[in-house]
Amino acid sequence: MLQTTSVKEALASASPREDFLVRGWVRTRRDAKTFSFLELNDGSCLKNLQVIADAALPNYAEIQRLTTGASVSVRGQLVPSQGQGQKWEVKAAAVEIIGTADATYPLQKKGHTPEFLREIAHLRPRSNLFGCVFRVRSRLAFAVHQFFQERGFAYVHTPIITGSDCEGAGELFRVTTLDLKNPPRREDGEIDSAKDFFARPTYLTVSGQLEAEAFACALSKVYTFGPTFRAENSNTSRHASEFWMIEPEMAFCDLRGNMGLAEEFVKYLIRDVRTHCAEDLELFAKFVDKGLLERLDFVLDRPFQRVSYTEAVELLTQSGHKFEYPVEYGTNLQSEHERYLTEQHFKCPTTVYNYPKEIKPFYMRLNDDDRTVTAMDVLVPGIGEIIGGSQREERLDVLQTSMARHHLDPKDYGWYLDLRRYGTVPHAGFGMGFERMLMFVTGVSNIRDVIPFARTPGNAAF
RNA sequence: UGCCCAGUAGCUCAGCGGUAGAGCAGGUGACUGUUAAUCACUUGGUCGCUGGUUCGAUCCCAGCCUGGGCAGCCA
Repeated sequence: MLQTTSVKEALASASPREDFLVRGWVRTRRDAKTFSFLELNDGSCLKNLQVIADAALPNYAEIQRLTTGASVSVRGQLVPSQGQGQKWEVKAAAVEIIGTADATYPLQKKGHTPEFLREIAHLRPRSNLFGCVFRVRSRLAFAVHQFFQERGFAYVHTPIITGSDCEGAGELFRVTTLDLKNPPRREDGEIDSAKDFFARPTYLTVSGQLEAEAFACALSKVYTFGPTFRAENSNTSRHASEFWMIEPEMAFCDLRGNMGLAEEFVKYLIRDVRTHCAEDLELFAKFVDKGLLERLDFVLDRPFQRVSYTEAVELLTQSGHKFEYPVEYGTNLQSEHERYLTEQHFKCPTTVYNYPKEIKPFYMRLNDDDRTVTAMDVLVPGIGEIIGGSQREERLDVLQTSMARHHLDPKDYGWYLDLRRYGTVPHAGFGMGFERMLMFVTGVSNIRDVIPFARTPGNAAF
């Protein structure tokens, strides 16, 4: 049987080809006097392959009824195109119609809004924009692994079902097999989780960090890359209930090393997509974000800005810029503050580090000033926080004090404390939102448009 | 969850206190190595839902639903 050639391979062909097979979906059809032009797309690349279907074909009447969305298999010759705009085209010897698409097919050859396409999530990857998004997503995921594998990091699969809530990381989805209508109850009337599947309350993970720490304190350099779940009622363009997160964790590493890795990582990903997804990025630059390529290149060209939280607060206070919310030491930076720093003041990715301990989670390492912890946030123009991380508290007594201050029961963190009891070591890591990185790299401004089937509050239809 | 904006044909949108229009898509025909082809004709709407005001509501008001933007939570 004749092997299928992808549209991508066909368009990149160095020479004409006899007896050649392509399969895909019709994007549009144009009739000429004695033949019909079919624009064939198979998702292997943005471009379509032009097929010449001659009127002499036995099923020409059916071919002339082909509409946008139909699937076909085309056998023929790959020949130089007589027309402008493409190097190669297919002179069809046979066009087999596999599946028709009637007039109700919602995708048209005109452009659609992303909002409309979200309502047909099962069909939107057939659009130019989403085809590009998901090819880039695939490449970006590959680049993530490549980056860490090249540097000797081990890929760790941390659990998706977890009994720990990684304090401070948000609301959790409960995982249970109990009968919701009639759950077993204890004598005090509370639901008896001891009778649940895992004999304890369990949740979908909000972070693999704590588990990654255990593996970093064994394999030295590790990373996770997997789905993450947050049950927050967040309705913004940059939050999803299910998203993918990358969490490197390094033993014998401090905050400085952590910031260095984060910066290197971001640049690596940009460079990789820039070279391997050039055609897709051009579509984004044309239709989504005119300044995309300049901005990506700008980021590659210079070091990230680094400012301590204290410096950032001073800088914002003295900026003379009117903010809706006041800038005050000891409170979290508001989105508008972060945006000012990265978009207006520095105009480049900015790493803010050493935050007051009061506003950060228990596991972050306390600085010698006793006021700040080694937190770091990487802010990026247009999106805001893309990475959040820290050096971890490796000193058992300091960690215990911190947990007490956060009203956490040490009994719930026994194994985590063990890591400090036995061969503790300075270590650090961060979490990168994969979709946020994808948004940055594509210019697509809504996280729902960079996830194949987005889960957000009130929405899991597909 | 809060604040703001929107909902009119399959899609994008215009319009108006007297029950609606364009472009594209679909259909028919013409033309053509075309490129989101072109030209002519044409089908298509309980104007988001429920109430209220009014002689009369798609238009004004209220509530609800859906979508979007921003904020909080964070990645």
